[in-house]
Amino acid sequence: MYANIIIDISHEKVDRVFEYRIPPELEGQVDVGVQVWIPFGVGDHRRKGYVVELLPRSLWTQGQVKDIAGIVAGSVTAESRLIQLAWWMKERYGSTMNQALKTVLPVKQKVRRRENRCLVCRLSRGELEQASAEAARKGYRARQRLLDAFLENPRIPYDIAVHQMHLTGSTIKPMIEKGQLVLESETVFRNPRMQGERLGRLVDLNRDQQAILEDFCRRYDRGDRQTSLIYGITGSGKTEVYMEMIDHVLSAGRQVIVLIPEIALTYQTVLRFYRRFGGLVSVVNSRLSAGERYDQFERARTGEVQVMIGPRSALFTPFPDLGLIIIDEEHEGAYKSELSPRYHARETARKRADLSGAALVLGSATPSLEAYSQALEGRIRLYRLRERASANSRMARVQVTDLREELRNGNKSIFSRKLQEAMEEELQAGHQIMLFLNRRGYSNFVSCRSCGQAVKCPHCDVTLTLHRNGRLVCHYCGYTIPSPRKCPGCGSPYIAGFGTGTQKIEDMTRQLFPEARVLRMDLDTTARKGGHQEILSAFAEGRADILVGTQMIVKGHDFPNVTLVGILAADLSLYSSDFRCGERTFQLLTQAAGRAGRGGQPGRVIIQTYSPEHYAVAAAARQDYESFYRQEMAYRRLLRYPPYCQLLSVMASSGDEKLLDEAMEELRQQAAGEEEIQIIGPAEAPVYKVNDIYRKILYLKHENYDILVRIKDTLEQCGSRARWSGHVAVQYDFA
DNA sequence: AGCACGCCGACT
DNA sequence: GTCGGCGTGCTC
Repeated sequence: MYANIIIDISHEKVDRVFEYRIPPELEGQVDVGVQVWIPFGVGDHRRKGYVVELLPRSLWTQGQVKDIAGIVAGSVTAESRLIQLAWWMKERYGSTMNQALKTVLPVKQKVRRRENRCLVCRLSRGELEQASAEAARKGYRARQRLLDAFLENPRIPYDIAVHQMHLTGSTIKPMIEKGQLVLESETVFRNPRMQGERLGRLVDLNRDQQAILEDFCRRYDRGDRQTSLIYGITGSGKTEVYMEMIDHVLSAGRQVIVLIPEIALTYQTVLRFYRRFGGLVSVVNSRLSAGERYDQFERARTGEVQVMIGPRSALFTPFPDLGLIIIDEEHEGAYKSELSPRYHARETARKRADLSGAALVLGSATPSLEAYSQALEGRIRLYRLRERASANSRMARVQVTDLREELRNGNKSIFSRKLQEAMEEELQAGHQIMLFLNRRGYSNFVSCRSCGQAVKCPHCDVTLTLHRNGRLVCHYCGYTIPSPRKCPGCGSPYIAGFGTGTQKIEDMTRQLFPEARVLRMDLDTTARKGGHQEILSAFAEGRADILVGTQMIVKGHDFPNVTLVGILAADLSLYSSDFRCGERTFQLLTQAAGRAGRGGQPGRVIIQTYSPEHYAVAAAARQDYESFYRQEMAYRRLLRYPPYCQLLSVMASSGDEKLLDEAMEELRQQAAGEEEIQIIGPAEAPVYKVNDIYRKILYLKHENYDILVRIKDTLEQCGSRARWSGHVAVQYDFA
């Protein structure tokens, strides 16, 4: 037997594995994740390494491969478990081991940043000048560079010396030996940790919350590690339950990971955790640099931090004794990675929990069909929270208005009569309003009234969106031009914007209610760092009456003074080509509706739609998850979609349409050879051309996940041998 | 990271 | 010719 091993050196070379032979006396003891001693490099230096993969035969010619020297005693570290997890991800999602390792151990790449190493000059000014002159005379250019730099500043960070001044160890080391300089190093953490006292329980739990907590703790102490799902309506106080669960696990001496969708990771939420657990809590987000994130993970490894909160990548926090993983808003699409390995945090968390003997808790007001169906089957323990936690807050009243009828009655505005009236009333009463539209920009597209052509992006298969600054923007590739005055097709001057985006809503609102203070929140207004927080706190502090925005305004924010939520076009997400569009629409509408009436006053929600009869819209209006669940499951069963069937999407992309067609046909035929497989396509991707690259999709369905994985391997092999290999990129994604 | 190798200018 | 600094590439 042989093994692929990564070297545990503090350098960015983890992306390479080295093959070693497993000597007979170690056979059976070596497995993925085990830490071993290996001879490395010319001097056969003894180093620690992690076994990453077992191989039945050597991929190298005999004589090149060395033997593993031994097993590191007591070596079940956080890393070993993460490497085992990477192995599982590679198998489950079909990525390379390298990609999986980089996802799971991203920190290793920047390890050298851990130490702040500094070169300190030991020579006086006179000696320096003398040495520099001598180096110049002898033509020691590298040495001279360094000496001259010392004239300016006696301390030079090692990083700068190596990367900007292009010096290497072979210049620096002899100078240290001669006593001309010393290398100082100190370990520094970049962002100081939040200091704070850990407080006790902040609020008392109600009876339902208490019951869930007690059952969870009892099961936890028994060693029962079945997944739990907390299905609690918006505002029912799931977070309080999480905190007590965390407290229970912490007192058992184990650590906790809390996953939150990035968009919902607001200052409010984080502050609540800080108040409860003080400095034991750390937060990661995608804005942190790789080095900063490494620092956070290092604190977790040493036990300084015991609760990690963050988006899906926080799942790989190297806690030594992980006891609990919580996934809040479990249904969120953001838990699925878009990069290879295209893992789902829910499934990967279950595996990570299994490897560490930890519990997994999911929470949602609108559980994913995957989670809820498992709960009904009894494979997941189901907990319900049916009431809002604070006594004076009730669920909002939801009304649906039919935009087709409005049109028939001669109302061409974006606001239905009912919504307008409601807005007037609430503004009079001094309450706040949220208006939600899932499309940014001003107008959806600009088209010509003479020839009917819409202005399209020259690189992508989409129409350009008109923004208020008078420019047309492609939301796929960022291409932008000034809005033309004449139709590019026929030259007619009669061109105008159609459709509505958040910018236009903002303008229309201002026109209709000139005295109201309006704020807008979407990708364009929050691009700046901190823009997000600025807008939210302005609205929270009552410095605006109306907040207009895309879906980022509906996630997890608590504005007690909001009594009216207007959903301007519920249909926007309803008719996309994704089989989950019904589920997404229902979730979005429910979340948005949950924003109203969180304080004392009763809230109301007005949903505007062209399809009031659609079951996702109707169920959301009734706030009836169960009914939505039944109808959506029936639809999934009928069309053989997950969770009834497993789905593999194969997307090929190329700048050359002919080669793309050829590749797709070959892949389809290859897949068709398998028994009982259902193939859909090939069809053009929803947006066929992006950035001048054409994209086509093939869907493969099978009840058995393992068979799909096998087919994926076959297709991959077929792809690497094909004529179009290298010209057509193929991506595999398990839905 | 740490080491060897090969290139190139300086000095005997 | 030889010596030694310096940059590059490799480590199973």
